[in-house]
Amino acid sequence: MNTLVGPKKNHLLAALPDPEWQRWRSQLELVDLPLGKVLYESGATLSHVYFPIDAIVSLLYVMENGASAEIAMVGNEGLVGISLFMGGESTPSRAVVQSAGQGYRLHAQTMKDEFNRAGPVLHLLLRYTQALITQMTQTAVCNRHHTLDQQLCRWLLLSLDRLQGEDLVMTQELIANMLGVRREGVTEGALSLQNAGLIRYARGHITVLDRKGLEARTCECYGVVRKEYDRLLPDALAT
Amino acid sequence: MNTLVGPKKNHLLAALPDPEWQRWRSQLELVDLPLGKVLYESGATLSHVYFPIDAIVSLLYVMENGASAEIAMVGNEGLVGISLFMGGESTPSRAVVQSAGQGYRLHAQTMKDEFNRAGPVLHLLLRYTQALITQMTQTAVCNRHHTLDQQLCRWLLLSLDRLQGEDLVMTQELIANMLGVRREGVTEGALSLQNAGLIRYARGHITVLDRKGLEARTCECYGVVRKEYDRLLPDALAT
DNA sequence: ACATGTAAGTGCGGTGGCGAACAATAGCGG
DNA sequence: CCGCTATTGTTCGCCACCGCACTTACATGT
Repeated sequence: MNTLVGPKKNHLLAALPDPEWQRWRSQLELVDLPLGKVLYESGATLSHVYFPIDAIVSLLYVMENGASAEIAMVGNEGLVGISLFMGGESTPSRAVVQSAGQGYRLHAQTMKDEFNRAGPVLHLLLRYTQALITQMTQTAVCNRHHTLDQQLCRWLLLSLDRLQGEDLVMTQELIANMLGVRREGVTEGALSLQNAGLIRYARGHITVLDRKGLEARTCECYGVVRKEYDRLLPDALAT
Repeated sequence: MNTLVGPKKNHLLAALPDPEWQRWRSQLELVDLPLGKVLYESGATLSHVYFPIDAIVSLLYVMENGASAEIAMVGNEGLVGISLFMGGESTPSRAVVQSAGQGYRLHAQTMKDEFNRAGPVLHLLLRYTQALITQMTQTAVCNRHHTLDQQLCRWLLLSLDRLQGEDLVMTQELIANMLGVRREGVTEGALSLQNAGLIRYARGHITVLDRKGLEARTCECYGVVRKEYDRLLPDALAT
């Protein structure tokens, strides 16, 4: 039984002081997070918070006409459901599994109780929240000023940081939904990255060949986000 | 001496329970917030948090090449400097006074101490932070999907909500910097709004003639943000 | 009254991304 | 092995917005 070892792969859980960890371990529930699963819906009250292990969850806003835009992504560096302890209980956005995997979850009330102890858990979660805010703001900036190509690089790098290895299971259609652009635009961008030898891809499977190359092609937004995560949550991101 | 009456014009201060209010009142310092004043700089440690009374402060990200984009705006419904209690001490963005006025400020350490009492202040500030997050995410969405005209309406409405009256002191150049677009684009948009009889403007002075008309022209983003503020902070916005 | 600076209006070529329609290819289930 | 569906590739016209250059108009101080 690895309820003992698994959770530590989530960096927030790993950062818990021992007393908290002892309290939490029996409450954490390992769940599958299949591609496309909706962890919470816009406006809905949350029943759990999720700590991804090897999955990536996208926070995305779906417009009235059905178009969407990713606000931020969460992997094993964070948790899904901050509105629970922020006090709002819900948000206007939706949380969808963007890369399948597993995660641990905690009941809403348990999470709130732990948060309200106002100890190290509170400060850890708030620091994480600030990092998440930075990701959201850079998304706004990037949407305003940068080209699709740059955003694609940023997105691939952010995803890569949240997974082990250099492989992503991702169709271009899905990426387009996340970036809020046309699928054709992603095809073009991906083609040029492949022609430049930075990635290789085929039918929903992308391999990053030259990470440095992607970093050189992307905009400053990626670096800003990355630095904030490193600053606020030391050792949170693997690579 | 109206240290007694003034602060209540900021809705967060007004929402303080009496015990907190009694502690704070002697610590609050009334300060002028002239147009263009920088309350904090990207990456800098905050010395105070600010509670605007009749000023509007923009949180904006300035890119390496000097271009900028507004992330969110703060008026008398909120406070400037959330990273102080979120634990990061700084953010990659800058806070600039976008509409002159006054505000109260509190020393950083005082703010942190009050927050760490983990009582109603903490929950109030976190609910406000969640509302602010919503504004940021809608900014991202709006930047992605909506036209300059729609964004201009949204921006005017958000500003209007944070001021008393229907007059804004605002050059088109300034608005362009906030929206992260060309000044000419704002000129065009403002012209069409004026021709439609929704606003009147001249040399840095804008009067809104038909608020409903603006609401009809803007995108869903304004409504989403407005609803979240109302939900999370009842009675926070005047109009 | 005049000079100076700030604010706003206009025109023009360039381009990134949109919308729509369609083709080609590869994997999968039967 | 066959047919279906998912995935990716390609094209074409279009439009919003950009970058740049320039003009017009107003406002203020001396």
